[in-house]
Formats: sequence, structure tokens, C-alpha cells
Amino acid sequence: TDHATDIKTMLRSANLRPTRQRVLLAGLLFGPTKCHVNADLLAQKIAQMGAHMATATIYNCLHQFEAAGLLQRVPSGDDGITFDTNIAKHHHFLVEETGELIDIPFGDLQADVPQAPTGYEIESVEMVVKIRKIS
Amino acid sequence: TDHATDIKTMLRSANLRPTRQRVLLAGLLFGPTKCHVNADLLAQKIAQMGAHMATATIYNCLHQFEAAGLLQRVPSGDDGITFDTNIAKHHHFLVEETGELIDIPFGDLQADVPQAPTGYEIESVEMVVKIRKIS
DNA sequence: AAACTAGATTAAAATCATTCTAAACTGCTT
DNA sequence: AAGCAGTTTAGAATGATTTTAATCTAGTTT
Repeated sequence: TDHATDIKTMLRSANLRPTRQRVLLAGLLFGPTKCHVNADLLAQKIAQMGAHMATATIYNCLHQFEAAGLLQRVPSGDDGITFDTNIAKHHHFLVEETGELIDIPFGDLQADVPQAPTGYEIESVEMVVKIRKIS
Repeated sequence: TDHATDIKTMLRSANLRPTRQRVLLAGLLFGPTKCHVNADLLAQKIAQMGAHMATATIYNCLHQFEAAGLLQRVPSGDDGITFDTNIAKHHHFLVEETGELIDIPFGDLQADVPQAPTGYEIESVEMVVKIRKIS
């Protein structure tokens, strides 16, 4: 299909050989809707499709996609390593009880960033707004 | 000494029995200078004093101190659970290469916090500014 | 001051997400 | 079709944190 071709092209542009595994993962990740994922969630989705992939491969690919700028790592409550397919600059609500992440569009949360200490440069600004359900 | 009495009073106010271990840890943590600590760092300090404390006890006490509001948990590069003895509202610089945390006084980093999603209330706002040494 | 008890500490084992290993496989080029 | 660098794999290793179940202790009661 065209979609599969697009994904292969995307991978090749990122200098990643379009292996079966990377194409499968990229297909799950880079659809029209952005999402927050971790290795475990992907393993589940793959199992549901009746497929299989080694845990190490899932981690390898996620790290490679991150290094290629296709994914962003985001802070997470305690659920281990979490990635965001939305690579635009934005921040997050973190629901305390569930660990769920919700995007905050960048425009909604402007901050005055202070000067970095002498000899350092700022690389990124990451804000997490913890929220909890009103009881 | 008076200092030991102060610490015992502080622990009792927090509804924590001033056991030998909690007094020792509180002595290390609640001095005049604020600091960022993790379990491993404390174990080292204790070993240097020629004392000893079970790992589980260090974790227990840190969590209890946090629950009592004597410590704040802070995000950390990847060095596991990190606590801050500075419980005033403030944010952090995180030095990428070393994982070192540097406090940013709250006034230096104001942010316009967006409305929480309907049905939720904001609990905290936490900002991490990643910095790296200029090469 | 001895006895009591709920809470605290302990060493060691368990957990669990992530990474490592080194052997087998595969996409690409020739 | 062959060859090789780069990939995937199962299973073992890692390492920080938590659990366990036994021992101990601070503080109260007698």
C-alpha cells in the first residue's frame, strides 16, 4: 500500500533500514492521532494483532526513533520510559491517580525562562502540571 | 545537645517516633544547607561515619519524611528517586551530562498555568530546564 | 523498674522494567 | 546468488526499589 511505502520512506530518511519490525512499530506509532506509549503498551498491541516482537527490539526501536527525532521522551509518573508521538513543543498534565498524560498546547503555558548558569546553554524546558480528580 | 532535641521535636511534630535511625537521617538532611539526595548518597554518608543502616530503612524514612512534608520529591535524570530538602516552591535546572540538579528560585521562573481540564484541580506545577555545558 | 505492645528496623529474597549478550537472521549491495 | 553490516532474538544480567517475616525498641502501662 501507499501507507506502507510512506513509512518505509520515513524510516529511510531517518537512516533506519525499514525492517519488518520497525515498519510494524512505525505503523502503530505514526498514524494521524498522537499518543503516549511505553514498551509494555506496544507489546500488548502487537500481541493483540497475533504478532510477536522481542522486548529488546521494542526498546531498541523506541530509542532509535527518539534519536531520529520521530519521538520525544516525556516524564511519566512511575510507568517507566514513556514516549510521545507529538514532537511539537508542548507540556503535559499528569493525572496523579492514574498516571495518564494529557497534552497542553504550547501556547497555553508560557513561561519566562531564566538565564542558564554561566557556561551553560538551555536545551529544553519541560513542565508537568499534576492534577487530580475533584472528589 | 540542643540540636538533637530540635530534631526529635521536629520528628514528633510529624508524628514520627524519633528512633535512632530517623534521628541520624534527619540530622544529615535538615541542616542549614538545602540539598538533593537519593538513598545511595545517604548510605555512603552513613558508611563514611562508620555507621550502618539497612537500605530498606533509608527508603522507608525518606518516604515517611516526604509524606510528612519534610522533603519534596524532585524529577531526576535517571538516578532513581531523588528528594529535595528545600520544600519551598521552586524549579530546577538539570545538567544533562551529569544529572546534577540546581535550584531555580521560584520568582525567576513564572509561568501562566492553564486551566485544569473540567473536573480536575491543579496540584502542583513542576518545571525542569535541561541545560548543557557550552563546549 | 519490669513488662508489654504497636510500630520500626533488618537482612535477605523478590520484583520488575530495562539493558546486555552472543548467536541467528535479513535487507541491501555487488 | 553471495556476502556483510546492521538487526533481531531469547534468555540472562542488572540494579534500584519493595516485600517479607523475624527481631528489636520507644513509649506506655503496670
